[in-house]
Amino acid sequence: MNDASTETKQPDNAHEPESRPPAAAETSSARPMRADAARNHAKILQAAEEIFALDGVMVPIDLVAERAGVGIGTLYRHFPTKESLYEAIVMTRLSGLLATADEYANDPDPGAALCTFLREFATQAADKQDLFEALSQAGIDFKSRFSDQVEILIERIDRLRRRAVEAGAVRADVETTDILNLIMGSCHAAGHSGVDGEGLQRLVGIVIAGLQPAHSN
Amino acid sequence: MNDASTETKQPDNAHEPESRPPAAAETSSARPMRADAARNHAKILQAAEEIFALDGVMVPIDLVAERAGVGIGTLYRHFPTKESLYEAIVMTRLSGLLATADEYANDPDPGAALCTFLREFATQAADKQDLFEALSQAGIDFKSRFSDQVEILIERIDRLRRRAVEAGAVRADVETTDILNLIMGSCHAAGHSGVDGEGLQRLVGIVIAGLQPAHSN
DNA sequence: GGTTATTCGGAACTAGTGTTCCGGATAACG
DNA sequence: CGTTATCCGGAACACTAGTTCCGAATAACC
Repeated sequence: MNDASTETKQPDNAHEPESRPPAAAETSSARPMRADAARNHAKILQAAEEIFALDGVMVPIDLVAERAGVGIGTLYRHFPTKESLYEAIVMTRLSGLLATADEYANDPDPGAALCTFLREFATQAADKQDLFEALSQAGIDFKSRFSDQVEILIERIDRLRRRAVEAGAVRADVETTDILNLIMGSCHAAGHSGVDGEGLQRLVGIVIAGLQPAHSN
Repeated sequence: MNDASTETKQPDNAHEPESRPPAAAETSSARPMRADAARNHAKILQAAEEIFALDGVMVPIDLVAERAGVGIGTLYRHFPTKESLYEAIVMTRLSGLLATADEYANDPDPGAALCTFLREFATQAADKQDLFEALSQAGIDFKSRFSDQVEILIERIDRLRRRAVEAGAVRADVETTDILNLIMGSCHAAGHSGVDGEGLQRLVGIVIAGLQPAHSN
């Protein structure tokens, strides 16, 4: 892996051939975008999020522009490639996941904390599953491009896991990536077989049960 | 379009827009295909199976033809659409899965039988996961098209599960589809995060642990 | 060996989608 | 209000992948 210990928050990326969207929507330090540009940036982002969650990620990018009420040219001005649009949304969602993880970081009951977190993680991940799929199957190579965010997230989850292990609530011989794979896999399977939220929670419940240490002592 | 005007060959199967491959590869009773046709049919099937397992299912169909050593026209003669090629392979693999299920149907130890079956199921499913995905995400609507085969398979697995439940080796409050979803989800996750066979078995192990009845809780 | 129906092969066609380009519109600024 | 840099919009382009078509090749049959 790569050591991202120094840079945690604002990834300055100006070394890639494909460039980032010009600036953040409104929070710009140097030269803000024009008012309509900022507005459209936000509209595109929201439309994409909605339409991806609704119709999947294979939708032609034209529909995103249409739903946002802008032209295709405008969309490409803000996100020079479809992939970059994915990236932006994934970043948003990863942040949401990270916030959830932090929420339970210091819970007095580590076992319940991990359990509750995983359930909420599944709920959130179920909606955006299609995004991850689209990325990885488009050859975007998820882990290398979002390695910073993902590693941070994994580290937070690992902390939840370790605390739960220390509390004796979780087996010590499972890795964090195992847990992630199981949860993500459940989300995927649920999404592809028409399972509702309740069914998904049942799956997660089984996984959680499998994480508990054997009671034989 | 696909009418029999230019081709008055097989008037028997004309009830579906998508038609079955003209006849089985070699097992024909009335009028077999020409020798080279049968040979190519088999070659295409094998090439597709290999290339799908190797490069995923998004590979252009031309590569399948190339690998099989036949022209594109030949491929389309045997499988009038890409979807029909998928179908043929999925059918093959479903049969394999079914055979595996039957293998453990009457095992003296129902708990171990289910456990072993699930592990083997995962091993087999991991390779063909991409096929199922391609089908469902291409809108092929897996369960309706292969409903017969799938239902039989589910029923066999359900039998394994029920025997295991009766033997007290598995919780009674999980459904067969839950188990399937968990196993398939594990395969998916494993395939997408570079997990090897050993890692997959670890995931399956956790799932199996989650299926066991709670000891005290 | 000659005839014929069947199959082969790949060039050409079609459709859909990501991306570029540039004239026209408009916000920002004096 | 006029000027200008910036942005908008969608038509046009390019590329990919699935499918069709028909002359060439060849297995099957006499």
